[in-house]
Amino acid sequence: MSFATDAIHAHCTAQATIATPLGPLLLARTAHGIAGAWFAGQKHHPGAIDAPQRPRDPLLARAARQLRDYFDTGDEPFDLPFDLRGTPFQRRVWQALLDIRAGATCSYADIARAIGAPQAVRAVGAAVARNPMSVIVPCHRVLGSDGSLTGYAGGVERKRSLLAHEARACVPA
Amino acid sequence: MSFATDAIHAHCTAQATIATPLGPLLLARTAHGIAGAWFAGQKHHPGAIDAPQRPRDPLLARAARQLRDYFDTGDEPFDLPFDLRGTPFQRRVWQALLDIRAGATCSYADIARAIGAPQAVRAVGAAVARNPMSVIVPCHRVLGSDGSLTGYAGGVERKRSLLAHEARACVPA
DNA sequence: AGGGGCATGTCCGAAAACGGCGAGTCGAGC
DNA sequence: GCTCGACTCGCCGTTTTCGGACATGCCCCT
Repeated sequence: MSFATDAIHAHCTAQATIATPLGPLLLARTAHGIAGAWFAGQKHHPGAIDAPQRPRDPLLARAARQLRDYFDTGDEPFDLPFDLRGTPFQRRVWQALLDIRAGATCSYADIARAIGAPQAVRAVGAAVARNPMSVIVPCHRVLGSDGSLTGYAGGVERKRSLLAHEARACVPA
Repeated sequence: MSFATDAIHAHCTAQATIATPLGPLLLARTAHGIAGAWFAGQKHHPGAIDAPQRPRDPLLARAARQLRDYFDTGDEPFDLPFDLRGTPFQRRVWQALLDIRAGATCSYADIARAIGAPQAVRAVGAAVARNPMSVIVPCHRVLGSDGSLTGYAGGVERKRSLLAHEARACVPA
């Protein structure tokens, strides 16, 4: 289990699994905000995942609602308090991911430039891979410079689905 | 900083420094019980230590009272909830230490036998050295097989003092 | 076009080093 | 003989260290 995942789990005050079109998603929160969202069976997973169930915790319920909206309409921006736990470098990367609008994509090099570490492209890849909040922190919008899907902790198939979903929703005209 | 000390500090809900005949002692507690007691300047120390002050927390105050009694009378057994954080092996060792009565001593090999790992003598030494609760968990009662003091995280001088104090108190007749 | 090298932060596994030991050996001194 | 020290070596959990491997992309060279 990774450092980040550990840190989250240690401070987690509530968690709940919800159902999505792409399979069960485990949500976790701390005292300060949403801290994690992992697909069942994805890489860097915090542990076992229960059967989907309506979250009892208010904040988790709110997140679940926004996720449902997202999977419905496709471009719903998330309005939630976050508690991103990781190294300073990782937080910079994850923060940068939040600036990619739905329907848009960018490259790992773009992110590296955005955080002022243009040479740390590869490190950015590693950090993106450890994104603790699938879907909500849109790491799926990061592609290789040549447009290839490269990878996704939840499986490339899910990445493709999310991008297709957003493309459909954001260019309806 | 060691693993155990880290784990304690992370879950610590209150702490307070008290004065003892052997110098300031930092007490720490978690939600489940007393978790640490370190002399100022000792090895494997969790961090900075404030000036002694009467503890506000009820449990810490209770511990402080029992410590005062101990330094007064010498053979006061401690009656407190503990929250010993460490590896399984370390906990076995520390638990075994609690069985040594005041005034008595034993060897590292004795402890090794007691926990059913007669060959892990040296590992026992390492575990004893990381005892998170000076005085309360009486690691000072463990000597070399030949009776030598060997070592003490708070300094051998303190070890000698504690043993002398207990010898005085327990064989008064 | 295609291949190799390099930059970069973090994690993970393996391996080595490190002790609050103790038993056994070997001489030196009495 | 016997004792006592100094030395060596095995013991084992924990900590530290180290070497790759990564969700990349650019440059340079054939």
